[in-house]
Amino acid sequence: MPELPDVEVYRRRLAHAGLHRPIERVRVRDSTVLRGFSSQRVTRALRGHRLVDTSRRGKHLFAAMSDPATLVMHFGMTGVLQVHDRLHEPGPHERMALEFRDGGVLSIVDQRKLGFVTVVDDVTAYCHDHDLGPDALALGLGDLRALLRGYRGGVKSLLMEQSSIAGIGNIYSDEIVFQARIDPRRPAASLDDAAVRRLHRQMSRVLRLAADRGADPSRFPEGWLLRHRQHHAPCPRGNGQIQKIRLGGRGAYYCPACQR
DNA sequence: AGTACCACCTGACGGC
DNA sequence: TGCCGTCAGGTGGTAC
Repeated sequence: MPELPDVEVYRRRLAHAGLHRPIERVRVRDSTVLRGFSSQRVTRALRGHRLVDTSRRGKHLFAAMSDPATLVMHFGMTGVLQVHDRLHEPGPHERMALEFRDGGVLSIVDQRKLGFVTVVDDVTAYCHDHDLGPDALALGLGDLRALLRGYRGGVKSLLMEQSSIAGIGNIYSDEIVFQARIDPRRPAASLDDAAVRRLHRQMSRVLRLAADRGADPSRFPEGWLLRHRQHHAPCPRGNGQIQKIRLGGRGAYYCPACQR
């Protein structure tokens, strides 16, 4: 699940229900999510403090603490952030949880364990060290134009390049180029100005709309590719058949009739 | 610089 | 029913 819209949904959930609640206990149920950080260090940074502010950059979620530290969360392929008002029994894939003094629980569930949690002092330095580009929703038309011009690979590949644009993954890159009617393999530098504008408009529109609908595909418009992401499915625009191809080792879906 | 492949993990699915 | 290969919305390292 977790591309930009999903992580934005988690951020809003955290901002709405997880702030200013004193943390009484930290449950680390699978320390591999800490990627080498010790449970002691993370527990020390969190216990007795509160989360006071949220932010997001691409697929990374940050929660500033009431001391100088910041909690960093990444959700990999299957991570989910849940906030419960009352004590909640951990499910089988819960990796870590914060128990609030008021009895509520913030729980991180991640079946495949490709996500991680860490604590940092300096978010800006963290983003720099991890080569994280600007958030996709903060990218202006001129920024996107410059990135496209300077990139020698395909459009979809650039959209997924986290060091250039943070937040877009396999699913939403397919959706964005579908809505912009651009072939995913088309060389980025070959887009004319009209195509660059379509791509920029659809990038913002798709990501914002998806987040506003809770990143729940069943609530997405019928005309979205997301709802027809199957080899040989009819194109929701009625022009052709969806094709599945292999791009960078991953499945990419597109409509050869609409996307050029 | 861009791409291809592997690794990290778990689970679901189709074919035999 | 069981076994096997493949695939799944992420990222990092390596080797062209």
